[in-house]
Amino acid sequence: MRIGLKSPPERTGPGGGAETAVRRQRTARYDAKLSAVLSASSALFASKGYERATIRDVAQATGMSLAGLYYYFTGKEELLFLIQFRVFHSLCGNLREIIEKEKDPQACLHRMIQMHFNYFIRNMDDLKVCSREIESLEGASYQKVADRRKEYFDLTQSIFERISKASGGSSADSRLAALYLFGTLNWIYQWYRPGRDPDAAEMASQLAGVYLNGFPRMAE
Amino acid sequence: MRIGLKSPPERTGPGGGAETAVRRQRTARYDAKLSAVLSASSALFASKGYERATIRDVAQATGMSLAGLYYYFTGKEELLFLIQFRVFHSLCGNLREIIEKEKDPQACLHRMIQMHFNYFIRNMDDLKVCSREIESLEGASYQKVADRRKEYFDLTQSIFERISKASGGSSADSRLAALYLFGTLNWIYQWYRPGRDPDAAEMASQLAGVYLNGFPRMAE
DNA sequence: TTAGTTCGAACGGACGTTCGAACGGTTTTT
DNA sequence: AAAAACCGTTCGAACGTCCGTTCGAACTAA
Repeated sequence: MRIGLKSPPERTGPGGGAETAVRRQRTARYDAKLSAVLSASSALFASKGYERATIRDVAQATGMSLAGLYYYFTGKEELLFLIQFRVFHSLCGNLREIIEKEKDPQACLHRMIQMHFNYFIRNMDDLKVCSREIESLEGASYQKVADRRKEYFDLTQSIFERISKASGGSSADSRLAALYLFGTLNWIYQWYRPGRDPDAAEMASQLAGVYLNGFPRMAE
Repeated sequence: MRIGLKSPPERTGPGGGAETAVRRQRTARYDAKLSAVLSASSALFASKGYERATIRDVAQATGMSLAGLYYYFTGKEELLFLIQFRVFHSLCGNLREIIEKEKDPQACLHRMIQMHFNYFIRNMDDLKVCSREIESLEGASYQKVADRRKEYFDLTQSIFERISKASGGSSADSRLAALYLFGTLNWIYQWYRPGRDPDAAEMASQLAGVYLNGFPRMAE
């Protein structure tokens, strides 16, 4: 929305480090309230989009006053940054652990997909905000999230590379395959409805089936 | 952005029919200028997002005045509607023709994917706006686009159903497969860069390879 | 003249953010 | 024990800016 600063503040931005690190005390009270604010923001960004959702909406959703909110963050953009960064931080951690433990390449891909679906189902709002609002951040905060996203992507691509080597080193392009897979994963929020659609395990099996055997043998 | 109407207009909305149909004269001059406005809008929506892009941006890009623009559309939302509707109208037409002519199910999927990639490469801004701004329309205009989108989806799903039957009626879920494929197709705008990445034919072959044979045999 | 087209200027409202004051609990001083 | 000082927290009210849209007048080509 890019509007109205009473006087242009000389912030480094939400991802700039300094003021995000030096933040307020790490009391349990403070952390809990910030967490509640982020949770409400995530739900609002998911349902209305980042630009349409207003800080006034967040105030109403949390029961706090407009001005009172600013005690917990430096600006709207930081809310988006904190939501996105936390998601990719978790996803990278989970995926590293899977890659470390699962040595069979094909099973590894299956577990990666299943982990992602599980995380998605438990944090639908967060993942929707991560997929849909990729380009809503700018500058340093954008870069910090982009770096995490790249790490998640590289880890996934490495799985495809291992599959490729294990099955005789075909000419399959692991980068393209990973990009195709990410498209599918980042689009789920558009159509998935809990209850109507299969659960995480079933969805993961079907998708892994496509990538390992193709659609006609998807269910094998 | 949902703000500031001098006096709440009682429009039916961009997709409401009446005033979109009864529009101005169909002179070549008028059509050409509206087309130029839509083209500029599409580029702006693609690069800044629908909410962040302003009518003032469109005025600057087209060299027209702010007020002068409103001779060609009834409101910002109509710009988005016209862009999206036109895309899905074309895609549906193309896909119907392919399904009619190509009787081999697997080749049909390949041709569908190739058609989509070709259209994407020739209209990258439009397709980005269609993927990213799905939820930016409301009411009747949203519904009209959603109907077209559903038609495109149903046509695609029917291809998977034919593949499923042809290969012995496996238990593969054609709806899920189509949803997974759409995710990939709708995500390309996030990473595809002409010049760096393979051309449409190559991308289509690889993706069809995955869906027909799985990643390890992707390049066959 | 006439009808299609363009525009400068303004309206009314919504937005992100800030400011100074006040609150409430704890600690320090008297 | 009472008072004062302190500090993390909250808030009402406002600021300045930007937005989508409109109005009436002016232009232009036939």
